[in-house]
Amino acid sequence: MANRAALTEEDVCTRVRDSVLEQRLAPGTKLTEESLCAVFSVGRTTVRRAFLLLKRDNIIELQKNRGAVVASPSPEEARQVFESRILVETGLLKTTIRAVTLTDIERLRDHLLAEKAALESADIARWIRLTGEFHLLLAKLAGNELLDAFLEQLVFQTSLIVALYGPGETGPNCSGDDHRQLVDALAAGNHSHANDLLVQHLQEIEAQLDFAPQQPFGDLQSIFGEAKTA
Amino acid sequence: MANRAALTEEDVCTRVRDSVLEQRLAPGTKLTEESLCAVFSVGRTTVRRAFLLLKRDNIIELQKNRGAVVASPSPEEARQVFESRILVETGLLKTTIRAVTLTDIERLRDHLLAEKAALESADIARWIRLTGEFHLLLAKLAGNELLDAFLEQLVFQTSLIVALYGPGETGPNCSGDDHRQLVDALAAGNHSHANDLLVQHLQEIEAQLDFAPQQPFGDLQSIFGEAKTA
DNA sequence: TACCCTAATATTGTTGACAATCAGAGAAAA
DNA sequence: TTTTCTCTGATTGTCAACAATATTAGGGTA
Repeated sequence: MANRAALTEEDVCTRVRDSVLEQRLAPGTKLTEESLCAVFSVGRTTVRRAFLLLKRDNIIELQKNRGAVVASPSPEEARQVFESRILVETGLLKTTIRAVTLTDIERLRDHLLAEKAALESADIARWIRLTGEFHLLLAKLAGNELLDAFLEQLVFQTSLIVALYGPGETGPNCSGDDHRQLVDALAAGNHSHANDLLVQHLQEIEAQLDFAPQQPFGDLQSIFGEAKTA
Repeated sequence: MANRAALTEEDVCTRVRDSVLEQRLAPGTKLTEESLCAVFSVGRTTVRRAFLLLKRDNIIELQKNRGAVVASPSPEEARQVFESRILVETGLLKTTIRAVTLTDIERLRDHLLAEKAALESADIARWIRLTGEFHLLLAKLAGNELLDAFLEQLVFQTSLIVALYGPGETGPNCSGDDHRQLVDALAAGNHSHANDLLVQHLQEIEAQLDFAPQQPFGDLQSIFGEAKTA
């Protein structure tokens, strides 16, 4: 109700990104300018600018004169995302393990509690987002904003990839106990163990992907359209 | 003359980025919409969109109602850029050394010749750009477009950093023989040596920076304005 | 002379209308 | 019945005028 102040393009970006992170926006979904204008009560200029930024982050695809759709990363792109994540996150971990403080550990543990609470209260959307944000929180401890921003991009793309190729309804973006173990290793100052856990954790997620049967969401309509002939 | 086709915002971005890479656009330079419209013969809409993208890449800074200036990275940002570059470039090297082909080596050697030629013909701007592009060419061999794009950003920022804090007129972005040695190590398949050379090369550039005496370029006018009192 | 306040100018930000392009419906022909 | 063509509606792209804001120049006062 107090939303008098007009939203900026950054705000629109954040809202769209959050929806992607919570997997409430499926890959292939068409985003018309008009609909977003209505949803966020902003002008077309703002939406248009947001589109440009979202495209830069590989969250949407813009086709000339045909508008915006939520991106559908290819298997090759998925491979690159995980390769990049392993490189960046392990690189940041090396710094973090040297500089981490007790306060940081506490914050991470608080986050773990929030994850658990969301899962137990069956707030799946929130849980999915929190598991993604765990990695960002961890990364922030290394104090490199450039790598943080890059990793943020990668986490959003991971969400799209899992939505496309991930396991079914149970769809755990990050399986239960991995994060806790990682924090424990970090608290113990055991770098090589923490590193192994992190790599293993990411590789596990990647290994669970199934590229074979899925179709890009965007083609669903056309698939159904021809399905009635069979 | 055949430039009838209107330039897109990507084109404008590229042109501005190239100018930064060649250090023909100093940090702190004011970029008015109107002037860029005139230079590139495009509408304000296009320039404005280009600004948004350039801001995302940390190449310019946008201040509300005050327009765009070429970014002046702080010493802390410089530190983060080099930290990121070492992480990303060594990570990519690990992949490259496994997959590199003779054709790739040849392309790298061709590039080295081009660098040398530019230096000998005293085409400094071209030489500066080529030394930057060497790192991008090397990165492309690893076949990860996401990391490529990120590194591209970092290379542009490096150019700004060297312009601000780098050594004087001689200002070599990448000193003479380092690139050739790196290619030799790569051709020999000697990973640890290539890795050492790469890290050493980047650290050398960083070590040559001098943060103390420089002032942000943008303040030059005000500095001169008060200089006459002395 | 130095400082501050006010007015004029220039630059950026926003909105709306108009032009260009695309998707889908419907009709005509094979 | 199926295919193709055209036309209509809807969506995106572009531009120009207008509003808001910042910078600069000038005049007045201490």
